[in-house]
Amino acid sequence: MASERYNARVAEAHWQGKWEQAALFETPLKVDSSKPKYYVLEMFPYPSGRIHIGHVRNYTMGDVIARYKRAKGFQVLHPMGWDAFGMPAENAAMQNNTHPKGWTYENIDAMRRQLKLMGLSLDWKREFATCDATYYEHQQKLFLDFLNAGLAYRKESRVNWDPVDQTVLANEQVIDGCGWRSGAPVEQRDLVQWFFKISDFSEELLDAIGDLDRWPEKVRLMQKNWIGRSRGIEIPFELADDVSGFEAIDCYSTRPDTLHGASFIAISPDHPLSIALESENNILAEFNAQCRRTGTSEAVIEAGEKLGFNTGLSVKHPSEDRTLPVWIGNFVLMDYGTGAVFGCPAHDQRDLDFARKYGLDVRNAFHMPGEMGDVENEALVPPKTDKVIYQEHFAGVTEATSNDAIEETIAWFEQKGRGRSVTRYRLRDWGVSRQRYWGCPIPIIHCEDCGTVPVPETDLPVTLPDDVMLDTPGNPLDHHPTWRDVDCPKCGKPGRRETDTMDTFVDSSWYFLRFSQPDAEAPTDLEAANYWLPVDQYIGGIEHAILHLLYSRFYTRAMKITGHCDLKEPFAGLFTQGMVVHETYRDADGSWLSPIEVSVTESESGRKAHRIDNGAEVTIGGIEKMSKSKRNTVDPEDILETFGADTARWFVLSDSPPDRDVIWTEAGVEGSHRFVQRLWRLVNDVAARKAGDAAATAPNEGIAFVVLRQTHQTLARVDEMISELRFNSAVAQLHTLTNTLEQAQRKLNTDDMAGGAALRTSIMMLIQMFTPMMPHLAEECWKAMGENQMVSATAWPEADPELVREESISIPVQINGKKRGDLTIAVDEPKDAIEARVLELDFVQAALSGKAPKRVIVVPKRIVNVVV
RNA sequence: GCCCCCUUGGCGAAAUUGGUAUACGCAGCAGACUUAAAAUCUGUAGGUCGAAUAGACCGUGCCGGUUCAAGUCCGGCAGGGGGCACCA
Repeated sequence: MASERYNARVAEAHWQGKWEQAALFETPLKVDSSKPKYYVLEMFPYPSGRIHIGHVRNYTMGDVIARYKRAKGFQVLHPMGWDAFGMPAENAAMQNNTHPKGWTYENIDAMRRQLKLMGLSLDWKREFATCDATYYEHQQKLFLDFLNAGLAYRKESRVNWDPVDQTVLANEQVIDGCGWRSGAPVEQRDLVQWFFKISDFSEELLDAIGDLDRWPEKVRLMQKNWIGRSRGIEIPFELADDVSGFEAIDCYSTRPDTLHGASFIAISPDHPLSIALESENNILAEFNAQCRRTGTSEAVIEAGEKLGFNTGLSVKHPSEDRTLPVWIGNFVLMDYGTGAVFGCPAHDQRDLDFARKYGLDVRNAFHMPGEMGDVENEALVPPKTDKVIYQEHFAGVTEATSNDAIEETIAWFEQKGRGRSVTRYRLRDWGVSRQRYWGCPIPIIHCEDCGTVPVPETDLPVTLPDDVMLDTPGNPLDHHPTWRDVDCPKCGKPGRRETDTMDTFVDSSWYFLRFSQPDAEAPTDLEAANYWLPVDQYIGGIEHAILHLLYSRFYTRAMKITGHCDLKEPFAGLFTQGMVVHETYRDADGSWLSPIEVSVTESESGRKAHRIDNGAEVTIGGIEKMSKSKRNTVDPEDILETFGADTARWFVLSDSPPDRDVIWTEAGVEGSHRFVQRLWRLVNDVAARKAGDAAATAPNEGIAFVVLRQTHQTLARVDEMISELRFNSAVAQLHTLTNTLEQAQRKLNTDDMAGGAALRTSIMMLIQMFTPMMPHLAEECWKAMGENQMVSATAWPEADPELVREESISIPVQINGKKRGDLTIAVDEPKDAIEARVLELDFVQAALSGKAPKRVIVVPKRIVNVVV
């Protein structure tokens, strides 16, 4: 039968309508715990206005899992929402003279329409945006609960300040020390801001990483390093000089075993002593100011030049009769430890560089056994598990590992009452205040008499005012008197609203809980939350490996304490997908060209690119992350229009493993599209052939049997691969099976009833197997096979173990580790029998030339190696 | 600076986690069909030597090690990439 080409556009719209009509993907709001549940969630998008290819990849993966689990009999929750607060809306508002709210909701409408074109099996009934007052009012309630529970507090904190725009700048808005918009030199300012006490959970958040066994090892490691537990000691170094108000400098050290090598003290420019000295020493004050001008990020500080300033003061060594000079170092962070360290140049490269630069002593605390040489320009830093020889050690340690010596030193100081053992964490409290308009208002009123007063719960939500001036420098909420100026709820005197809004990471730290019952009158419905959570499979970009995921883990704990859920961890399974990247193209004048302006040809002489409009040769550049500036983006809607959603879905699942970057190529998409058409032809050809009753004519030999067997084997593998999110391998399996079925369709006579039945059965299973990946095509094929029910509503087929199992297999025979031939064996043939048969083989006999083999290794079902 | 990851044909990759390296796809080449093109189908394909679809040797970034056996494990090196607290 001459079948027509598959028309994706018509079919996709049709089936999307059918699914919606049947409410196939809506999950009842009433909890029904009779079925096993499965919660699959992709990180919700920021509504930038258009979906990009990364979204297509992310949501396709989640959709494959959602559809697969549904077919496997799970009650699936697969919701979608919008991470809708944030800076881009304010930037767009200023650039295009729009309102952040209107801009955001228009973007949401546009992106929802685009996402719907993809045919995702989402429960749109649960959709919400974080900028909906019906969402953020609950976030405000949570804030107040956290405040009550002592989990939120205020303190001073340093920010990047743009003096012209009168605004706080994100690190990425600081370019070469100047504001990105104003170009003015950025200042560091201390503002009183709101914080969440995530540091209270450092130990627990760290320890619980061990239970996250369905998280990528990489992410677990990043979180461990981020929390950064270190064991050390705090030792007071008594000042040898008189400074009023200061008797000693507390130094934190993880390496007290090197104390004998200490030759100076370095304090942070923000250390209280350092600040105290500023008033009497202008040069010192200028040095500190200089240090504060460099960025706040760790990378900048650590990679930058190490600068020091000699205060002229000195301290007494805590266990030896000598003094150490006190320096201010730009590399000492006030936020970490005590803001003061002792420098041991011999055993720390940074301290050594510092000492050489400023002419400070270099003294060994230990040396390696048998090597007495002095340290020159390379610090001696052996692994802490290696034994080293300590010199003149106060605690009597001589030869020991550093680990042991550290413990003994800490014990010695504690016993003498001259220091205390501490476990420190790198994790700092989470600053949530943002001096911006487009965010969730912090529900607090400041009163001169009563201090910070929570907005009464009955007054929630504190809604964002719409009528704000976005073009005036500073936070628009500060310039809105009727919103800002309110009476104190406690004493009734005039007060002021908190005009800071919350970090957008707060919005995304609990949205996954809200999805369990998006209409709940409280932040969560306990029954629904405890039933659906944790998220069984969470999927998103690696860029969220630390902050979003850690904040969500903190939030879950804080919400448990405040009675909003009963949950240990929010995400049981996590998958971090790679990016979609594309080749770049440059015109003769060096300007970037979009892929749609370029045609690429390939031949034996290599790849060449030309401009489509005038034929001029174009330089092919590197394969890079899609970005507007390099113009190497591909618009998903174009692809959906041209090829259809199934082609796009199939392509992003093919070839590259999902956690690695995938290269978008036009040829690859066309290849996927060809496969769609091939499947369609094959299904129609099989549908048109005569077939016997499948049960009555089940073959046990011949092509039909091979086809059935391979189908069941493929099913077993695809099942496993989808479960393990190895979509590229599942795709390869389906390709192989399709090749086999096509050949069988050609080879089998049209009146072969048994063969026809086997082919039919196989095709039906094949359709079900690719349904999660290409659901529209699958529906169309299912219908072509004469089925009335939708394939999306069918149960996943089960592989017949008898058909999956092979009776005989071919295994390689090696001589001295090199393959020299094969041997066909029964799948359960005993070892001795295999060995005996191998030794009979001609090429084995020849290699042995009459001698007995030295060794014969038989690995059942795998390999035989004869060592001669 | 610190921490982490990656490296397999022309390209994306696979390899049951120590057991036949290159499955599957893309691009290529040769052929069939066609007046022609498109579409479709068939064949071919790591490298070197070789007439060979005979056979041999080499081969998973580089150097070395462990093992009967290494893409996989260990040590060292090189190249590429990512993260480092107000982008989301």
